[in-house]
Parts: sequence; structure tokens; C-alpha cells
Amino acid sequence: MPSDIRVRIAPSPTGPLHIGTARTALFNYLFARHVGGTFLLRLEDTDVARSTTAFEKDILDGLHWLGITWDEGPGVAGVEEAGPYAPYRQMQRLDTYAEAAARLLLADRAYPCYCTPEELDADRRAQEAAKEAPRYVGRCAALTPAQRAAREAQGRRSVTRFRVRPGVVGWNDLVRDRVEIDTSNLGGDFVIVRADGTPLYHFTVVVDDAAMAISHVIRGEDHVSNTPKHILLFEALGYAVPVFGHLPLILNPDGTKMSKRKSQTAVADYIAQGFVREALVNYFAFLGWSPGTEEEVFSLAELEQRFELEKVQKGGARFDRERLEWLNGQWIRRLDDDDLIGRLLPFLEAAHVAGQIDRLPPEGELRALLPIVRERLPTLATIVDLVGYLWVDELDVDPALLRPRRWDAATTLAGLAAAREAIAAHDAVTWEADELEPPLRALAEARGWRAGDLFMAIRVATTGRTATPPLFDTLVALGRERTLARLDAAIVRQGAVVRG
RNA sequence: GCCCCCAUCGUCUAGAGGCCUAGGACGCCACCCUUUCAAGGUGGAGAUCACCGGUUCGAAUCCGGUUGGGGGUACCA
Repeated sequence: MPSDIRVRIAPSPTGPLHIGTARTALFNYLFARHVGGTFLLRLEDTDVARSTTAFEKDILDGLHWLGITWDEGPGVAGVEEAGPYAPYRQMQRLDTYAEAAARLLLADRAYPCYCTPEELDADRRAQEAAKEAPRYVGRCAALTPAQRAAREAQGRRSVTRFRVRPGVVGWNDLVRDRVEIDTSNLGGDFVIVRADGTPLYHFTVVVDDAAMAISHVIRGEDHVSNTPKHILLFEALGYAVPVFGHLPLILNPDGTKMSKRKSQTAVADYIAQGFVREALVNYFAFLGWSPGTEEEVFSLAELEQRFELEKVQKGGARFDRERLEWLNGQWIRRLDDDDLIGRLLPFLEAAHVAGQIDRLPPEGELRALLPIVRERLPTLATIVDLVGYLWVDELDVDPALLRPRRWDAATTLAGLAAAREAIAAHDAVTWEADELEPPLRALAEARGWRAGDLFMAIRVATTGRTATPPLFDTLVALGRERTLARLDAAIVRQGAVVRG
């Protein structure tokens, strides 16, 4: 059912895709999909000094990776740019802003301001000293044409300032109901065009949202105090004012606004650590929203179906990595074999390149491992820690770990030797987990050892670790040859320990 | 400082006047399962619903104030 509801995400390519941006994009996307509206992406690249195409790529790639798709904007379905309101990059829309600014100037809703940064700075300091709120003093607000001409003649450059009218601006916010702000708190007439002619955020966002027929502006709570400025601009330009909805912020664990300093904010970093898109999307959705039921695990498709702006929380939500990891485990367990293999491979390749493993397992070998690793992966990257020892040539075993707590050095040596013999008795045909186990249990019983101690000695000797997937499955994965070779190496080492 | 917003277990939240002796999930603890680690199961600790005052027969839910926290206050977005 088509709808004329149009929403957007408007990232600025001045940094890598931030978790907050991803979450805002997700909420806009879910809202649009839920109501059958249109979701578009617009690049706000007017901060030329800080914008880069590398960041732009990171943002688009990251959103795509999450499974968030947009109907209009750069990178739709592999196309450079698509949609009836193109271009969707602000630096390519400069004429639109210039036209709008000229209109405001002509109507005297805006005026050229010749104040220098030094003058402005002095104003600010004076206000601070007088304990007044910082605001533009209006030095250039009432310049006569002659005065302006004089300044131009001096070669002074001007910015364009928007006249803020006195009064109260209010709106019915989708998540926090009625909000009203007196324009006297806006800091005076604000700049909409820089001295170099490039437009500023407050201006471009309004011009573009109007030009692109955005019906609902859904953004972070940090924009609440900007909204009056935007409404004033919509009105001055003669545009319909869209509906606003301000989402609660994602907070650092200490409750402050999420920052790079205190949290990991780049989506790319989460990807690199082995979080799966399903978990990230699921987690982001539940930061500030809940279905009102006790269900916790939702796919993107389910979210599209269930998401309602009405159920969005008002207060900010702290980022809880433990909970994200739990959800990640939930989703990893739900992936089918082919899918999981495809996602694991890049992490093994990276470990191979980094020299953490000496060999890359063929797909079949990895597939056979899935039943014993799937439940043990909080993130994809942990595959290397979990079973990386299967693919290293030289196993590094900590001698202190080789001896089980309850055993002495001699018992350890005897145990390993006896285990080696029992294991060597198997041929390729009986190299199976349930064939390997009974003889070793019998051996432990015959010698009066605890099976767990024997198994631990074998585990450490063959994997170098005290925590692994089930031992016999691990040995099967390791292979007869490597298992025996590692036991031999351990026996030699332990023999040296016993002899002192 | 000024403006705005918010306020239920440590964390994410359910709750839209009686169903709440406040439910779920993460985390934590214990037990079960068990060769280790996980996963899973069972149970437990954990919230005087920030505080005070109203409204009401009745308030976590409505109103006011206080306190606390957060956001904003650019020729950044």
C-alpha cells in the first residue's frame, strides 16, 4: 500500500559510520517500511574540510551491510545515484541553497553580516563575563544599504544571517508530545551561509527536506533544540513544516552521550570483531524501542512488521556490550551451515594472513566442525581462539598447563604415554569420537585415575588449551597423525620434566 | 549560566488508575547436565517504581514541586 510518507537519513561523511547514525537510519527505515512509505539517503557533505569519499563509502557500505536499503539516494541498487529528487549530495545542490538564500535576502528575512570572527569572539567573551547567554548581538541586523556598500567597498566579506522572529515555536513531537521553545533562546540571528558562500547545516537540511518532500523528520534527541530554527526556516521559505520525532540517544555505559572516547562507535569495528548484522540490527532496535511483549529476538523482516514509533522510549539507553554479545550468540546459533561458513571464512583468512594459523581449512573441514563450535561463538572472530590450534604446525604448549591439578609430573607422563598407546590403536576407520572415548575411559578406570584428569592432560597436549570443544570431537578434527605427533611431543617434554 | 528533555532491578525494558505482594531479558550466584569450555534446564539475589506533596475509594501509572541525569547553546553536522 503506497503512502506519501517520506523519511530520510542524512549522514555527513566526516567520520566512519557511527552506531548512532546506524540506529537512526534503522528507525527511519523501519518506520518507512512499516507504513509503506519511502526511505531515502542524503549525504550532507557541506563541511568540505572534514568530508571524505572514504568515509562516504564506509557509511554506505555499513548501512548496506546491516541490510538497510533506501529507495532514493546514492548507491541504490548499485547505481551511483537514483531517485526523482537527485542529486542527493548537498555539494551538488548548491544552486538550490543559493536560490533559497537569495529569496530570504530579498524578502529581508535574512541579511548580510560583516562581523569579523574577532568581533564575534569579543562579544562572546563580554557575554560570558556578564553571565549572559551567548547570542549574536545584531550589529549588522539593521545596516542601511549605504552602510553595507561601505563595508563591501572595504572588501569585507559577509555571511548570511537569518532573522529570528520573537515568539514561541512549538511542535507536536512524535515521541515526546508537545515541545515549545521561545525563540529568544536561540542565540540570536544565526548564520545560514558562510563567508565563502557554502551553506550551513540548519539551512541545507530545511531546504532539502522541503525539496525532497520529507514528511517526517526522525532524528536524535540532540536535535531537539535545533528544531525551532528549522521550523522558522520552513515558515520563512513558505514550505510545509514536516512532522518531527526525536529519538532517545544511545549513551556510553556512564550515561553520557555516546562518544568515540568512551565507547566503540564505528560500525566497521563491530563488523571486524565478528558481530553479525542480525544481532546488531536486533540490538539497535531494542535500544529505545520494544514491542511491548516479552519477545527478544527479532529479524529485520520481523522488525519491519512490528516496529511502531509510538512505542519508542523517551529516555536515553546505555550501550550494553554484554547484551549485544548474547544476542550475537543467539543469531550465530540460528544461521544455517552454509551461511555460517561463509561468514567465518573471512576471519580465518585474516588469522592466516596475520600468521595466527598456518593453514586455511577447506570448507568441508570447517563444515564438520560446525556442530561443536556453533554454540561456543559469542562472535565470529572467536573461532580463531576456539579452534585455531587445529591449523597450526607447531603447537605451543605451556608446560605448567600440561599437568592436571590433581596429578604429579610422573603420573602425567604415564597418563600421556598410556593415552598415546590407546589412541594409536585406532586406525582411520575407528577414528571417531565414540570409538575413541571408551578405551580411554577404561584406561582411566584401570589405573585408578579420574577420567577428567586423563582427558585434560590429552586436551592440553593436543590443543595447548584447557578449554576446548568436546575432546574426542576435537581429536577427530585434528586427525590421527597430528594427534599422535602432539602427544609424542608432550611426552618428550614431560619426560624431561620428570627427569628433572 | 540559559533553554529543552528525561527518570521502573547494575543494564535494556514490560507497565497506558485497580490484573503489581511490579513481569521478562542481559549480567551475577547456586544447582542440574557434564571430560574442559560453552549451550541448555531449574532456582536465587537484585527495584520502598528518584524524592515530596496533591488528585482519587484506589497511583509505578494523572498533576505540581524538588532532586538527579542527559542534550543543546559554532561561519560542525
